[in-house]
Amino acid sequence: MLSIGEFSKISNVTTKTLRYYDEISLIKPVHVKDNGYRYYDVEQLKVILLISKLKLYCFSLEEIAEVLNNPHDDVLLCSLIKQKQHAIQEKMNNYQYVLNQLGKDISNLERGIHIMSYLENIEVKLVEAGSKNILSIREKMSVDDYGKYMGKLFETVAKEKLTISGTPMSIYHDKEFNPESNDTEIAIPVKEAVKGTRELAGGLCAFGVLKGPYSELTSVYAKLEEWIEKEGYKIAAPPYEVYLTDPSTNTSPEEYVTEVYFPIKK
Amino acid sequence: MLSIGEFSKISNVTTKTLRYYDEISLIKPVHVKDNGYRYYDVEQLKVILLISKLKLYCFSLEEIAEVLNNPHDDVLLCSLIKQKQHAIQEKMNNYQYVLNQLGKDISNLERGIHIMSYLENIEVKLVEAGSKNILSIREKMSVDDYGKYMGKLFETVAKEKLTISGTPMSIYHDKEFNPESNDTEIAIPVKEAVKGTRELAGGLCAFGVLKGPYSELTSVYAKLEEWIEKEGYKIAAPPYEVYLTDPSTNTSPEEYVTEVYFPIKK
DNA sequence: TGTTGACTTTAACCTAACTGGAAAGTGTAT
DNA sequence: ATACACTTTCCAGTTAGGTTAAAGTCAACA
Repeated sequence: MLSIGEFSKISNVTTKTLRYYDEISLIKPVHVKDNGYRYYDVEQLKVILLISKLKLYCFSLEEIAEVLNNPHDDVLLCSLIKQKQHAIQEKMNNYQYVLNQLGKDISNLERGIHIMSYLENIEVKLVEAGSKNILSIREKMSVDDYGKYMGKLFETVAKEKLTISGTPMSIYHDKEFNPESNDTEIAIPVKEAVKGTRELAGGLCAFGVLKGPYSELTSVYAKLEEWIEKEGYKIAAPPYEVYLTDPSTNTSPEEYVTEVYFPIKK
Repeated sequence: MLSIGEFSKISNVTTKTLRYYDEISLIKPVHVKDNGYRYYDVEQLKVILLISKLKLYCFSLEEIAEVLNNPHDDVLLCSLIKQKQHAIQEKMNNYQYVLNQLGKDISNLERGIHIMSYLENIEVKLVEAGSKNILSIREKMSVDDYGKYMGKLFETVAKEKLTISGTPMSIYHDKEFNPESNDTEIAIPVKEAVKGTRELAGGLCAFGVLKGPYSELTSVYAKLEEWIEKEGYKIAAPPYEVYLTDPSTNTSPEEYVTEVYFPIKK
C-alpha cells in the first residue's frame, strides 16, 4: 500500500491531481482510513500510467473514464485513439499554417512593415451585381457543414438535370456572428426555375476579392464596411460570397479565390 | 457607428466575446449610450482583426492587451511573436512524438496486443550498487533546469581539474511529485573529494533500464515499485537515475539509455 | 402613432482540469 | 513526549468565454 505522496512520486502525478481524480472518481484509492488518509495499491500504478498516456494523447478526463470503465474493450479504445490521431493531425496542420503566417509577419516587421498594413492592399470596388437565379438551401449550420449542403445541391442539380450557370455561393442572413449555428444559405446559380430555386436580387454592391484561405475573409469584410461608411452607403441586404475556386480540385487554401459582395444603398 | 451585432458579424467574433473583451478592457466600444447599448467605430475593426490574428498565434488576452497598449512598439510585438513561434514549434515537435506513439499503439491494438502490455518487457534486477564519490548540486528545480545545473557542474569539473569517473546522475529527494520545484540533486561521479563533493552510499538496489525518452521513465518506476513490494523490500534512500547517453551528442530521445536505481532494504 | 419582433442589456452561474493557500488533524522518528 | 513532516478538507482562483433568464430598447411596418 502506498500513501498519496509515495504514489505521487512514483507516478509523476501531483497529490493535488490525485485528490482531484479521486473526487471525480477517475481513480479512487483502494483503501481510505477513517481519518481520510488515502492508500493506493501498486496495481493502481498501471491505471495511473494509462491515464497519463491517454492524457498525452489529448483525451479528456471524461473520455479516459469511459476507457477505464470498459477495461477490456480494445475496440472502443482503438477507435478513440484514432479519433485523437485525426484531431492531432488537424492541429498540426493548423499550426503549420500559423507558423507560415507568423514567419511572414516577422520578416515584415523586421523590414519595418507594420503588421496590419496588408489591409491597405485589399481593394474595394463599387459594382452593379446582376440578379441571379439560384438553387439554394437555407439552414442554421456551422462552417463545417458547408460541404455537406453543397453536396446536396449538386445531387439535386444532377437529379433534376439542371444547368449550372455560375460558381457556388453562400449568403449570410444572420445579424451577428455565431460559429456553431449561422443562418446561412448555400447556393448554386442555375438556369432553370424549379422548386428550390429563387431569384437573388441584383443591385449596387461593395465588392472585394480575396486570394487565400477563407479564414482571411474577415479582413475583406472589414475593408468593405469601412468603405461603405466612408462613402455614405448603408447595407441593403445580406452579404454573400462567391467561390471561384473549386475546392474539389485539390488546390491549396493559399490559392483559393473568393469574391465578397455587400449589397448597398444610399 | 456599428451596433454590437453588426460589429460581430463583420469581425466574426461573437457578441458574448465582445462584451467580455469590453469587461476586461481589451477593446471598449467607442460610444456607450445611456441605456448601455454599445457602439463601435469602423476603425475598431482593425483592432479586433489584430486581436483575432494574435489569438491565432496563441497569444493570451493579457499579452494581446500589452500589444494594444503599445501600438507603435513593433520591437515588442516582434519579440512576442518570435516567442510564440518557438512555443508553437515545440508543440508541433511534441505532437509529432505523440503521433508516433499513438500510431504504435494503434497497430498493436489491431494485432490484439493490449495497450499497457509493454510493461511486461521492463526487466527488474536486484543489484548491489557500489558507493560513489559525486560532485553535486541539490536545489529545488524544475526538469527544465537540469541542463543548467549540469552545465554548472561541468564548469566546476573543468575549473578544479577534476577527473570524471562516471556518467551524469540525478537523485530525487522529494517525497512527492511536483513538476515546478522538485528537490533534486544533479550529480557527476568524480575521483577527487573536494568541496561540493560527497559520498553517495552504495547498497542493495532494485534496478531497471530504459531505452527511450525520459517521459517514459515513470513506467520503470512503477515496475520497480511493484517488484519491491512483491519481494518484500522497502525503499531505503532516495532513488536516482544514471544517464548513459550523452545528450550533447545529438542522439534522438528514442535512443537515450537511462538506468534507474531504487535503494532498498528488507 | 402603436405594436410587434428583433436586438441588447446585466447578472449570475457554468465549463476543464486543475493550482494555491489556510487551518486543522495525523504519522513517525527521535 | 515532542517535533515535524505528511495528509485532510474547504474555498477561491485560473482562461476565455458560453448559457440562461428577465428586463429594457430599437426600428420597421401598419
